[in-house]
Amino acid sequence: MAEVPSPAPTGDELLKVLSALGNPHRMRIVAALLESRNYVSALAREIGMGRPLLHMHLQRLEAAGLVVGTLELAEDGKAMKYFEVTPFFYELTPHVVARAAMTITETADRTAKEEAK
Amino acid sequence: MAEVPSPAPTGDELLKVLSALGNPHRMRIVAALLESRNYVSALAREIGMGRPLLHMHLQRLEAAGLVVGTLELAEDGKAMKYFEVTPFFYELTPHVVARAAMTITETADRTAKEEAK
DNA sequence: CGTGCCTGTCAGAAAAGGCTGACAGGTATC
DNA sequence: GATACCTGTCAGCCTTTTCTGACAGGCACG
Repeated sequence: MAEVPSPAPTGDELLKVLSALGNPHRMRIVAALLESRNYVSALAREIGMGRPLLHMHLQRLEAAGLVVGTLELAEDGKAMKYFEVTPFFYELTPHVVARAAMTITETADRTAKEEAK
Repeated sequence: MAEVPSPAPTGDELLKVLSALGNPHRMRIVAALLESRNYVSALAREIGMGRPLLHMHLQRLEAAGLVVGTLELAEDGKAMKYFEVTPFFYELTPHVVARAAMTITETADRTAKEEAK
C-alpha cells in the first residue's frame, strides 16, 4: 500500500511539489488535513480563509500529488468534496536536485509558438 | 563533518528551503555548482543568465543555507566569489511538513504593529 | 590611462502568484 | 418560494517575484 515516489523524481514533478509546499498557507493546509480529512467549506472556516482562495491552494496541492480530493455524497444528498493528504515522501539532497534539474520541461519558449498556430 | 538538518526543521527554515528550490533556474544552479564550484561571472556565462539575476538567485539559495559563497583572492589579485553547494538533506513527508507548519513566524501581521511602536 | 574582468547594487519594467467579491449550479429543509 | 448549506468559476486588484540595463568600485595588463 501507499506508493512513495522517493528516489529519483522528474524535474517537473519535484518542481511542482517544492513550489506547492513552499507556501505558509499550503503547509498549514497539509497540517490541518493530516489531522483529519475535511471538506472545503469546513476547512476554510477552520483555518480562516476564503473559499475561492482555499480552493486554489487545494488544486495546487492536488496537482502536485500531495493531497487527493474525492467528491462524496452525504446521506442528505449534499455533494461535498473531501480532501486528505497523500503519504508522499521525497528526499531532498543536492544529488536528487541536480538529477531532477536535467529533466525540466522548458516552459519558457513562448517565442514564435503562438504564431505557428 | 557536514551538518545535516534532517529530522525536524523549523517552519521558516523549511519554507525558505522549499521556495528556494522550487524554481527551475535555482535547481539548475545547484546542479551546475554540484559538478564544480564556480564564481559568479563564469557561472552566469555557463548557464546563460544575466549577472544581476544570477546574483539574486544565489543569495536566495545562500539565505536558505543550500549553497555557500566565499570571496577568494586569485593569484593575480582579482577578487572572485566562489560558490559551492552545501551537503543538505531534508526529508519531505506529511508529518514533517505538519510539524514545521506549527512553527511559522507570522510575517503577515502588519496590523496594529506599527502603531504599537 | 584605457581595457578587461572581477565584484556589487539600484531603479523600474514585466510576469507570476495571491486574494476577494460576485456569480451560477445543486439538493434539502421550513 | 425563501433559506441554508454544499460545490465550482470568473474578472479584477494587489503584492511579490523575476528580470534587465545602467551604474559604482577594485585590481592587473598592455
